[in-house]
Amino acid sequence: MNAAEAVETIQREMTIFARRARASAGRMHPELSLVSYTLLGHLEERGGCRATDLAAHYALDKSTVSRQVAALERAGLIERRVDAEDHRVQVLHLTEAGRRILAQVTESRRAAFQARLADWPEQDLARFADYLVRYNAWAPQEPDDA
Amino acid sequence: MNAAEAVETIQREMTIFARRARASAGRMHPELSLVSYTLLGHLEERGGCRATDLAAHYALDKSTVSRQVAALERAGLIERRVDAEDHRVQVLHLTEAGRRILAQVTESRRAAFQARLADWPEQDLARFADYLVRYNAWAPQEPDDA
DNA sequence: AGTACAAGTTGTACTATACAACTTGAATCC
DNA sequence: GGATTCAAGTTGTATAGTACAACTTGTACT
Repeated sequence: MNAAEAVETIQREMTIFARRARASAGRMHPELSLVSYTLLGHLEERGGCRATDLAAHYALDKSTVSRQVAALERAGLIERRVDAEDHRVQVLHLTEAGRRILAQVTESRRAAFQARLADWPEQDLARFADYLVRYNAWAPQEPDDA
Repeated sequence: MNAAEAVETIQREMTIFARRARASAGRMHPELSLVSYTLLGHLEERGGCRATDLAAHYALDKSTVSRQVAALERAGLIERRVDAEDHRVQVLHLTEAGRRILAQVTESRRAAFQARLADWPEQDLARFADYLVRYNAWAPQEPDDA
């Protein structure tokens, strides 16, 4: 396989994956869409942040985030605390339920990936992980995947 | 990096990619969504096929395919020919315009991937391509990406 | 002929998304 | 210190992609 062929294969396979991923994620975890999952995960990592930060970080419109956040709050997975310094700002925090659901979906996703990759040699796993990191790290200023 | 860490990294990076891909594809190629592109590509490869085949192959509902096909026909990119043998069946074919647009988007996508992977050593490209194929080939009967 | 199945279409609904207009609060600038 | 400008969020509106269910039409099998 020469370089041009490899690039073509990467392109094709990434496209296949991209096309499938969201729908599949929804089917696997009806309780938490891929977006919600990502946002919750971010909140967990950071221990709370603003809606605007989420929008910026994930290249989403603030209205989109606003609605996602509203849904997550309605579901009782996060709560908003108005910032004492700046009353425009709402700092978002996971609730206990949010933390629980997040952990549960994380675990179920982990298990699915684990199963899928179970019989890969460790060296291949390490290389694949490394390639993906390198691939995604490209040009963060202009995301143009797929 | 041990196996568990590698699996976790793969999971995280695939998720990031999945979340970004569609929107980015849309922004890059407003004239052809990722789905349309995929369907057109399939038609090109096979030299025409039925809507049902597309649905089965891409795990889409037949109604979804029906509307996609309708849109592509409206845009003049494909045409339907009722099968002489079985009048229920419509065999879909690319039109000249469809072939042109497809080639154009393919080229622009190819260039984007090319640029992104330009400074990867050939061996890494080959391995990455191989890993992706292996990853996507898993359990075609139950797609559960991301 | 009659029943069962297959291909496609259409009605309906939902999710994710963006853009634009708006509200509310903070900060800056004469 | 009031007026202007900017930032955070919300809401209205629109679009794409998707699924499921109900339906139509055509084929095949008994």
